[in-house]
Amino acid sequence: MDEAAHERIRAAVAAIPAGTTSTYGAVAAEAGLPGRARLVGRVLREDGHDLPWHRVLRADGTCAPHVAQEQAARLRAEGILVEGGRLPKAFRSRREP
DNA sequence: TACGTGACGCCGT
DNA sequence: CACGGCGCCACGT
Repeated sequence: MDEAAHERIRAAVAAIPAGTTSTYGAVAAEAGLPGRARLVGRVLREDGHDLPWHRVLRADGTCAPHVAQEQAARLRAEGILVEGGRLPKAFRSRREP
């Protein structure tokens, strides 16, 4: 099993600074698994309960379909504005201007 | 063992 | 800008 990969993915997600966001693909790359965005989604589904999974969005800035509602609420709680289930371009890049 | 599915991503139309 | 198709890999049947 890719337990090591899971560990890295969890670490990458945990490393996302509060008030910023990242993407599945970025997290995968960060974990040394480029192209394994789907794996990131799987890991978050299985072991993401203790992680800031709400800071992980799709590459286009939209929220994950299954949890969009709660994710948007949590992001707003972090000070991130979400509109129409989508993240404004200004915030798209998990980096501050 | 093979097939279908999915917290995704990129390219073409 | 919206929609559809293909690629990717781990997992359940």
